[in-house]
Amino acid sequence: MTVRTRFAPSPTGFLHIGGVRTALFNYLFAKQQGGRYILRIDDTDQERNVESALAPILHGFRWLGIEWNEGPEVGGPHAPYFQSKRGARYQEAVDALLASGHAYRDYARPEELDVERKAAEAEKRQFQYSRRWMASSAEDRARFEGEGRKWVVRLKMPREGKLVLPDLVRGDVEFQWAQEADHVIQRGDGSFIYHLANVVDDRDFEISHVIRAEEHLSNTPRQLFMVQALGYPMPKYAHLPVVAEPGSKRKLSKRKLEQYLKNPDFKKVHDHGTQIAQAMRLTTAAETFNPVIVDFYEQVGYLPDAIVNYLLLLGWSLDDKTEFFTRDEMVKSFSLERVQGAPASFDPMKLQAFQMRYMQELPLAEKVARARPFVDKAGLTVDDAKLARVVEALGDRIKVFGDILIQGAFFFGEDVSYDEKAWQKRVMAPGAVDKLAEYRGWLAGREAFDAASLDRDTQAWLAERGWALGDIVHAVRVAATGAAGGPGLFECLALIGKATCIHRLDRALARARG
RNA sequence: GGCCCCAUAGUCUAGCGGUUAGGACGUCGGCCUCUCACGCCGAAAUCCCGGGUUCAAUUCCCGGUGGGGUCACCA
Repeated sequence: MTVRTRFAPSPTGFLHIGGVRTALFNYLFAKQQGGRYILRIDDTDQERNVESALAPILHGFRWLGIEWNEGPEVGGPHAPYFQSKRGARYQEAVDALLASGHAYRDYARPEELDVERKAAEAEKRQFQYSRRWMASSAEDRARFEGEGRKWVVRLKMPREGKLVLPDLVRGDVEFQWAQEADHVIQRGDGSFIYHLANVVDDRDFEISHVIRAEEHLSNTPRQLFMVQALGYPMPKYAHLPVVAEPGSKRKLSKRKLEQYLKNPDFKKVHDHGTQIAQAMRLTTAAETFNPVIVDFYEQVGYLPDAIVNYLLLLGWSLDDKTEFFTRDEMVKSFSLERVQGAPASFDPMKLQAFQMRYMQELPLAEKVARARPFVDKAGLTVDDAKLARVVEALGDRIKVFGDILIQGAFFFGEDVSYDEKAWQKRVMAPGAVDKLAEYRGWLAGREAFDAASLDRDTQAWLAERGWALGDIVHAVRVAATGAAGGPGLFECLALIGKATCIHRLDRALARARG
């Protein structure tokens, strides 16, 4: 049997980080088994804009390197891969279910159902539809329609016995059929409900393994009921733990940014990204710019490999020590048996740690190339040679590519903005301004402005006066870069260049002296 | 609330009857250093509770408690 897995996003316009984890597991499992991974679009409920709402999702997956073998844009033997275009197949299934008595036309009005539901609630018993408006014959239909009623199609669920669902992650899970409601599968307007579409598609696409998040576990009985009623082969199921909020076990949602920002780690990552976005004058609407959405990481300059590696470890592990995996290693070592059952909290700091590690392994030339777009988007004009030197000087300070604009801000442009705390501590320190002025004078008088000679000659100059490097270095740094930290001072001065250095020192002196 | 799932430090996890309970992120302390970052060294911190089973339970069973998912003419 060929393994075929699928991920089925709804075109919402955003690629959710939890969705990526689920997609990744599907992708890895299929690849490992020599199978195929399919992307199917669950757009039964979308009227329009599917194209534009889908584009960011496809883009996100491509950016992450999670490519699908069949689906939108790549096609495949079972096209179309859009639920909205498969209505005829769903209708056939509904007709079959109706014909075999596994489904019925129901003419109940919503209010009437509500009355039953409330009554059950009042009596503290489980609601079970009376099937009072179930049409069992042509006569029933005529009568109900005569009353001006409209129908929906409901599943006629068993009301006794149990279902044992063999789950690859959780083992056998038992459900009582009587607990299951007569779910609607076709709406009054003729459109189809997801569960029906899902079952038909999984069969049509020959899906062998349904790997999805736990939130779908309780949907499985009604889906299996349809699978059996329609005589479809039963796929294997694996219900993954949900990806949870930072510091909690609740399902991660993209609608709760405000709340997540109360988490210090999440806020840190978000604010850092915002700073970068602002340097590029990007809009940072919560809808699109949010660490729960993959697009955030692309815009800020994370590495896809770091994100994928991090996500791999959300709910899965190989052993007690291996944390870093190449794509090939992931494919080779992934297994559903080692998937965790409990929710896994999304930890943005750990993601960042992976990011840093992957960044460290990147050759300089590639770092430079990938930092380029950020510099351009910020509207800075920097030639390749200087950019390369800046990236090299910044070293590990560039944790995400966008950091070139934060950590390296003072390498570009004429003026800098001062870190007020550092300014007070370093420039306004007693005696610092006079020494700064003297050093400025000496600096202005020299020709050579490379880091090595600046370093050597400054030491000599200091020695003449009986000063130590510590007497001037901090004030000079703040005056020339505006920042409290950064690469070696002489490296900074050399990169900034003599003219700009002098200009900045003059400006700082003027500011310090009021 | 019903049904279902789950339970090792703040977080991700290893463990599958006997371990000083291992690793990673984070935290704290130190070293390196012109600063910051990196790096290095070290430290604190975990088996939800109660019953069984067993010579022996973090590990197996049951119960409780806690957390989560789900209960739509959303997907």
